[in-house]
Amino acid sequence: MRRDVFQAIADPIRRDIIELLSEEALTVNQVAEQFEISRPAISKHLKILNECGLVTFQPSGRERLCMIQAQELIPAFLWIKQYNKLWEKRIDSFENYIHQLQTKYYESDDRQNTDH
Amino acid sequence: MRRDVFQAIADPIRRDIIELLSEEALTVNQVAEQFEISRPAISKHLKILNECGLVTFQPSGRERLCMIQAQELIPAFLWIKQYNKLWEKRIDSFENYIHQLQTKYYESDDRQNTDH
DNA sequence: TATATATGTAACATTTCGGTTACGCAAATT
DNA sequence: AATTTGCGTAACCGAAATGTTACATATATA
Repeated sequence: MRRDVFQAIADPIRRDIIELLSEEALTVNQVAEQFEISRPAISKHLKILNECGLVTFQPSGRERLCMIQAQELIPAFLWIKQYNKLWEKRIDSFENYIHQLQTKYYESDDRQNTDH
Repeated sequence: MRRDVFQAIADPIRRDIIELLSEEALTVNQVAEQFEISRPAISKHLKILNECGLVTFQPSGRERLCMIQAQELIPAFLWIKQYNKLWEKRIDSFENYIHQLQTKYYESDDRQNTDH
């Protein structure tokens, strides 16, 4: 099955794994320790991350060191980046908006914009 | 249900819808015409995009004009962007790599890096 | 007013996802 | 040699995703 980076980063646990591994390479168990779900579940997430190239493994004895391959994020980065022209149009100050995000980001709101 | 932008853009059809709407606002039917799947399926995709704020609707008579809200991509953009330090470390020429991507991007390869 | 059109949604089927437990096996340790 | 450890995977499960068809409804048109 051909995995896709967009699908890989859609899962919040996989994003957390990426964040962890961006700090340092870790063995599978070291990754699993950071989460509440079972080790096999983490193994599956790592497999998915590996299938789209975002994580590679360096076997060392019975352990496997998991390493992030951040360059695999570039296609997703570029896809999103092409829309910055659009969002910059509507936001007077981009820097200011980012600052707002950092504080208001997770508030709930009603996005629905229609009448019925 | 609280939708999340990462999950919204995980689906290739929804990414295509975003690309379409980034060119111009379209009615629901005009969007649906561009795809092989049924109109109700497109309606659902639009609903998901609306739930995370990426698309809003402007009703006009019995039609609804779908409009992209590109600024909702910013959180995803920033999340990915934080890893550019990592990927720039390993790529001598970033510009050159992008150029390679444009030609070699979709080739299949074997990502598996282990022995067993 | 009767009909056509644009659209949402319910009901349903199928597939995929994300988790679990149980187990197997190779490598390390005792 | 026996045991422990690290890890993959199979079998299974429930929930979520993604599509379909059928139908409801409001608006536009003849």
